Amino acid sequence: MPKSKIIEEDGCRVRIIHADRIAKAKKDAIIEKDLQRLSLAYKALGDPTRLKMVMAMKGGEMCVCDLSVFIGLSPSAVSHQLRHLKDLALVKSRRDGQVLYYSLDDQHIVDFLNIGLDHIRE
Amino acid sequence: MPKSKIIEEDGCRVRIIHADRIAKAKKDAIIEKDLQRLSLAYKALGDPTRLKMVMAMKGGEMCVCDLSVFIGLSPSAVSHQLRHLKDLALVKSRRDGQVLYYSLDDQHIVDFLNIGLDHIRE
DNA sequence: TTTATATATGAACATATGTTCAGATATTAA
DNA sequence: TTAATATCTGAACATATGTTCATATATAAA
Repeated sequence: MPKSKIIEEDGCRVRIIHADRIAKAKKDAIIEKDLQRLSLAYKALGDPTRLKMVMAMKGGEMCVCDLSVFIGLSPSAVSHQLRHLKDLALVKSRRDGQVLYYSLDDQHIVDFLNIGLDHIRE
Repeated sequence: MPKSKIIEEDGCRVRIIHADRIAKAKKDAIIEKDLQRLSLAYKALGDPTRLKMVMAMKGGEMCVCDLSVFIGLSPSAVSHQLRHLKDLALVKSRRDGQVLYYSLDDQHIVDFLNIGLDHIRE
């Protein structure tokens, strides 16, 4: 087992154990912007209300009113969450008269959800 | 376009537009317990600090100290987050003397991350 | 046993988040 | 135009969350 070593890092003294692993992690790391985008996408699905909405849309497009009844929340609350999902490009919308139909943005989102399901069912 | 209709739902009057879609969503919905577990897993990856840690562990196991230097946060903060990830079975740990090595719990987590990356890069 | 190292833990704090509420738009029908 | 419907929006509130700090534990070395 390697011994730790005190080195200078960003002007601070830091105890380093595996300099090689830290260097590798830094080299392989995705850029900060992608990390932020990705974490926002995960976070969006990390809320039970939004996840339930997105799961429902796997079966096809639904309007705000449908989702409101399905989830058991006010249309206002649902609308807020849909905007959140839309800002992150997880869902898209289509207007037909007064009704706005929401659906999953693309097949990637479906894979995203299915992998998740595989995980918890293992 | 179908007209909306007021019906009784759980003792409350609700405006229903697509009763068939709501019924389908209810029929296909996963059980509440799975929904909670899944949303917790997504939420765990929804924090930039934790996501960065997990991404780093794609390259192999790392100790708390390594992650602390890599992330630029105190070992205490890192330890808190690792416990969080471990509680959700996203990472596992192995002790060697004083050092605890953390790694991704299984291949599923790697797929989970890679699908996410595909999404933001589309 | 004593000391040092690596990590864990609990409480506290500031910030972020989700829902509600009141009111604003957009579209359709009268 | 007026009224009704479907959805959106911003502010406010209560709750949840992540980090810090001080301290505790576990292992190893002296």
